[in-house]
Amino acid sequence: MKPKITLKDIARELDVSISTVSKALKNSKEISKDTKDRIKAFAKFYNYRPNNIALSLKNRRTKNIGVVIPDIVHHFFTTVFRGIEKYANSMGYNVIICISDESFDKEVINMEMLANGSIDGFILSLSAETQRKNDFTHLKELLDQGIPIVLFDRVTQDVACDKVVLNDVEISRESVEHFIGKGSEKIALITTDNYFNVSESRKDGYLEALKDNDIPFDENLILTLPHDLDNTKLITEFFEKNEIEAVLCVNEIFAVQCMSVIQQMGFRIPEDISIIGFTDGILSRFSSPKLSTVAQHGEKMGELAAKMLINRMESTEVVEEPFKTEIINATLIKRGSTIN
Amino acid sequence: MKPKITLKDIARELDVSISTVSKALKNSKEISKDTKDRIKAFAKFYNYRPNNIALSLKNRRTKNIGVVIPDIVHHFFTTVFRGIEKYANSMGYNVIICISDESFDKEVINMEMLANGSIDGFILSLSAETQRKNDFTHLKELLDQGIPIVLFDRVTQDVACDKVVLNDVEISRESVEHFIGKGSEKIALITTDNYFNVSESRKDGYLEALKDNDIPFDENLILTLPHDLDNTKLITEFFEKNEIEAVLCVNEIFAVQCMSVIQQMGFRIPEDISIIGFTDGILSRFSSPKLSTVAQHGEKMGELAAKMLINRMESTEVVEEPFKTEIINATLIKRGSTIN
DNA sequence: TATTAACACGAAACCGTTTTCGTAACTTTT
DNA sequence: AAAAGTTACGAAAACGGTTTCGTGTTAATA
Repeated sequence: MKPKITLKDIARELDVSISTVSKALKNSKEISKDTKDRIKAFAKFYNYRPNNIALSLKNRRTKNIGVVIPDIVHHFFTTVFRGIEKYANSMGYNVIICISDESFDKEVINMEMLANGSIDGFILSLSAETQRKNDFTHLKELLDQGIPIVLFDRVTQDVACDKVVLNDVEISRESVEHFIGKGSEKIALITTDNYFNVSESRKDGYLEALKDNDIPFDENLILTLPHDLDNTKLITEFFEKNEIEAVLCVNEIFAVQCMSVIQQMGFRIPEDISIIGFTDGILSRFSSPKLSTVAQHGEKMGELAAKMLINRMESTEVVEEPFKTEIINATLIKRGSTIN
Repeated sequence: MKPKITLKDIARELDVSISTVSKALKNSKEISKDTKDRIKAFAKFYNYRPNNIALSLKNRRTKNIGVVIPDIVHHFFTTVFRGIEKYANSMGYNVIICISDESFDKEVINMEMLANGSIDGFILSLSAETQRKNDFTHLKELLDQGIPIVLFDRVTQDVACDKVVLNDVEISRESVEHFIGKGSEKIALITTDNYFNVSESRKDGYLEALKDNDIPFDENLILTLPHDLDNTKLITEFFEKNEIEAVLCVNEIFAVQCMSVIQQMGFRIPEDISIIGFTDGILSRFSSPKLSTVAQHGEKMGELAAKMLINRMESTEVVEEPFKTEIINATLIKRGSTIN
């Protein structure tokens, strides 16, 4: 057991002052070569490393960034997080992660805990409950205290900060138009009411595409599902009641559930019904047929979010740069569940 | 913009000493009720919160724990992490996460970065490369410095510390015996050489089951696949060459790939071939038929790991408790891919 | 009334760094 | 030989807290 060694320890052992040790280790030219060599050798031998906490206190920056996401067992968030971690790490930052679990209170508590010095900035995606309540005072207060925040994916207009979002409207439109281009007119949308803004945008894109192509909108072709339950029954009913040629699902779980149901009902994919999902996760890649899907490029998104945050944190400009909203372009990956 | 307020600020404004403020806020009875009230009111008004970094420095504990895992986009690790986060948070700890990306160097560098004061203890699962190299000096050094470590899932005998593992051997045996109980004798194992100890254990269980039931071991019935590629060709060949009644796969990706291939070849699941996978993830739940699988109870594992770590960190015993290895009992979830 | 106890607070040390500034001891210049 | 300039180092403050100990004032006791 050899406990951590401090500057003070070195100073005592070598009979010099703490400042001398500090300077020597930073190669200051105030210190003679002899003394420097002695100190460096000693430090190396005892594997001296400066204490991060002391440095944080002194420098008033922790080199930690806080990431708050609604859920970790979720492909999209997971990939975003990986992007954040990679970039942050490459810039010498550590990442403290908190899961809000879609709960407003947890989001608030976690952020307040971290905000008292533990981190220099936040990257977050709003919890479902926060979006429902439309209460962003916790974010505003942190921004007020000078703590930078970058919002991604589930964002809000109500807080002024940097953001990274997906072009949800456009990619939905593009997806629906892909269906239309292949001759489909009865196009369904399977969505959720869980995280509002992104599903809303996706619906908007769906509607736009219909409108632009003079296809009348049929309310019955929209199915709203609760999240993460077994929706077999609802989906079956939906397809029994309606004659459908193509389906856009706002996530990959709905998409594979849907595929499985309609295959069970005797339809062929994509000959009878085409499907496109969101999130190019493991489900999409290993379903049969393979699911055509909207790749959200989560890793890129995370990387960009981290880059924006670190830029702002390290910026020395006197006048702060205006807040930016960056848009990540999703891409439609055409696989076996659509006619291509 | 209202910047964070410190004890010093309060002291100055209220014309008392810093120590008085500190004591007042901690409700010390050294301070008169009057003064306490004044100080508390002021502190509340300005939303005073003690600075975590300063506390960490003073108390020489950060209330942060470091989690190092090989991969985050992986259902099992993700659930373990969720368990860690939940328990840690409930105990007032934050979690700093580092992804080793299966690389030895990253594992070492990340841990050293964190070890200089940023965290009080580690929870980690060894990277593939670390296991391959069999080099654990970084862990031993940290333990030497008095930093507690809890290893989970991918562990090693070579370091003396707390561990949490799955009963891989037993659950594999149980799975294979389930096949045998349903009349299968030609039982295949699809495995990986990527993370040694767990796949080795799973193979051991497989072998034990065969032996106990007097089924001769046929080397050809073991297929070793590289990770995460499209293994369709290898799997197809494997099933063409061998007559197989049941397959145990060491992860769910292999299992669904396998299912898809053999369905393509015209076999019925589970009538012709039964399948069991490892990891009760999203793939298993949404495949058709639904995959019978070994649930690893990752969340429980994470929670237990966190509990062991925090226990040790907070223990005030003079003589340290001996290291423990806890075993999580996996359970076989029987779904549509097996005859039940 | 003198002594002691209780009360209410402040000074200072400490956690581990960095950094500014001061200075003793030489060396160089005039 | 006196003045000025270097060199090589140490003291101390600062980051933001906690905590021990000392002390002046008032209240209780002898």
